[in-house]
Amino acid sequence: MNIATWNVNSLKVRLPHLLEWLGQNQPDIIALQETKLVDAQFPQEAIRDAGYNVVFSGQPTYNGVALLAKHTIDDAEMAFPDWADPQKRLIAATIKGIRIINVYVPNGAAVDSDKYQYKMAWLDQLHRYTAQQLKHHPRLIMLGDFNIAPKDEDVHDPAAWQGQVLVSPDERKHFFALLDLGLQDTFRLFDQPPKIYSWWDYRMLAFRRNHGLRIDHILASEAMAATCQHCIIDKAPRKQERPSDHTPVVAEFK
DNA sequence: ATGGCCTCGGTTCGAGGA
Repeated sequence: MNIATWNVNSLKVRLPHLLEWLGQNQPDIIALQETKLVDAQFPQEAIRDAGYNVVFSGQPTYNGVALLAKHTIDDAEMAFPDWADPQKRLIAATIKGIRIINVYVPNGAAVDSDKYQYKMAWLDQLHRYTAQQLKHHPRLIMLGDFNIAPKDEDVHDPAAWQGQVLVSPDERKHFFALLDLGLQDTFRLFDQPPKIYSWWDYRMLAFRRNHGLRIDHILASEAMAATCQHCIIDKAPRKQERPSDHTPVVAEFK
């Protein structure tokens, strides 16, 4: 079973890219972030025609998440159950007995900003929610755009980025607190080449120079990690015309 | 990384992303 995540940075613009990638890769499940569509404009038919069931939670202009699966999607939750968040950044559902939690963690703007405080509060809620979900769902996958590069090896130039948003110690503490609940970073379960990233700035020829960060992740509970066969980051879509600035991450499970 | 782009909404510029 292949499970993928991709921040598409506007599903309206990237629908052709998505359909092409689904056709070529046929993941069983894919989590999307930054759909940037209100629900009335979500391209349900095109996705169903591609062979996927879908649930989504969108808003005007910003954010928006969706879960696509070849199998039935049950017990969908469109937000944290007990914390009112005006931004659509979380969608969870059960697919083939696996609890799938798709997250679009806030960017945080800059470490001294209100948006950073919101990111910290959001990560607190995510920790709480994850602890509760793990009690009921030993088979659990949490994936998406975490907007956190966990370690310096996930950053093209750690010295230049030191202390900045996406790599700051407090953000990393939140990331490892999720792992401490019993989740594993599937990408790091395996030997990987150095300098593998999932996002590159549109500016400064960052992709060509491989000036990237690894901020999109697939985390697996112990029971799921034990069946994980590999985890790869697929750079191919980033080379296309009009690409998303993120690229898909895929993990295979037995 | 001095900055450099892309998307959206709504009118050709500001907000937000990362």
